[in-house]
Amino acid sequence: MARSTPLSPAEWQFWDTWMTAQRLLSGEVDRTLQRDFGISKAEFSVLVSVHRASDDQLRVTELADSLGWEKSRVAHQLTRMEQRGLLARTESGAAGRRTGITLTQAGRDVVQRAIDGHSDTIRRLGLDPLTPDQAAAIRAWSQQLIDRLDPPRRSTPPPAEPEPDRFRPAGPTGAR
Amino acid sequence: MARSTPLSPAEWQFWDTWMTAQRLLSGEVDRTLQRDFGISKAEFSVLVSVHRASDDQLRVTELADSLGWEKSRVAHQLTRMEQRGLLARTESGAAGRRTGITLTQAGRDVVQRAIDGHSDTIRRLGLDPLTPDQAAAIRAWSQQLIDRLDPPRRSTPPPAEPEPDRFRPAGPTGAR
DNA sequence: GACTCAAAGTTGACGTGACAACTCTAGGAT
DNA sequence: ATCCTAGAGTTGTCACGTCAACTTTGAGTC
Repeated sequence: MARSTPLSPAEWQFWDTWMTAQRLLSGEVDRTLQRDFGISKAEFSVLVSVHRASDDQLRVTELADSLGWEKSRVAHQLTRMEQRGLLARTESGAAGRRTGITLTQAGRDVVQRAIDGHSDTIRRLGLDPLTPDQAAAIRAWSQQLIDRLDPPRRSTPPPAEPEPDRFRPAGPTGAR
Repeated sequence: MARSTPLSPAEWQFWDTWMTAQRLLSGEVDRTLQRDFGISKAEFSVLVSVHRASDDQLRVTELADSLGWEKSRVAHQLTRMEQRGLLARTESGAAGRRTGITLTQAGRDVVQRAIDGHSDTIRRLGLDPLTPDQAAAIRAWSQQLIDRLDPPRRSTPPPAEPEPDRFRPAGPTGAR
């Protein structure tokens, strides 16, 4: 906390370009999701997580862990989504707690459609313009950041499939 | 809007890793700024922009443009920062409008200290672990995203200097 | 059985961000 | 001079996210 060397123009340029790109990409993805399916990215994330755990018994803490969110954030989000009719909290434990989370029919409908649309958006905006080399470099760096900033957590959570093969964009990559 | 091919595990893996890394890095940068200097990233951005335009006559629209924010977001932010004593809105036009923005002494103090600390944080967390290849990949991708998503705007806004040289990530790091 | 305690979940307060509606002013056009 | 329109700035409303305080439940422990 005492080095105090301001960023060089090249460094600043890099940081600013990257942050701007992030902001634009994230905003565009959000806007597309909202326009096409009427849901926010946060709502989409919750819907997908609950949709995957299809035994209708997802607990708040599990949801929070899988999303990397805090409990309270999940609780607030669930309250809003319950009011919007996308999901319901179902009592399941003996005496009342341990509230399970279930999608309503509306929630199921929208998540089904949104998964495909969102995939297209991600590919179109984020993935298509990448060369394999660029993808490999970015993936390596991302993994480094995750390892450094969040060592306890999972390194690479499988999406939906049982992880049939290691991703293979360019050359062998080290396992976790 | 009708291709509907869900992301392959490899694609999803890439996207999720990238987004998680972004989230963790952004959160860590925010937290450091808050802990060390008591300001949010949004407040820091505003302070830096006003600090740079040191002729004390920055207008809201100029600020919004340079930050890539909406007018209303700037207005809300200025209101909060004014209440916190970081800056003041000074009437400058003839009849009352055209409110200029000036840093208070407190604002000047904090931004001076925060710029150095924030630079160190960015370098430590984001820049240091980058290899030249990774930096090149990210820069290229970011630039492509900006060109695609926001063609009208500036491609590479100069930070403060009159752009002494083109940035040069691989090889010797230029500049002072 | 009564006490204690930690985990699960909720709630409230507050800062943040997006969007739309509003006011005020300046500059024309007639 | 009057209208009218575009731009600047503000405000309200709502969704989002964090922090801290709170309640309830399920186990231990004596």
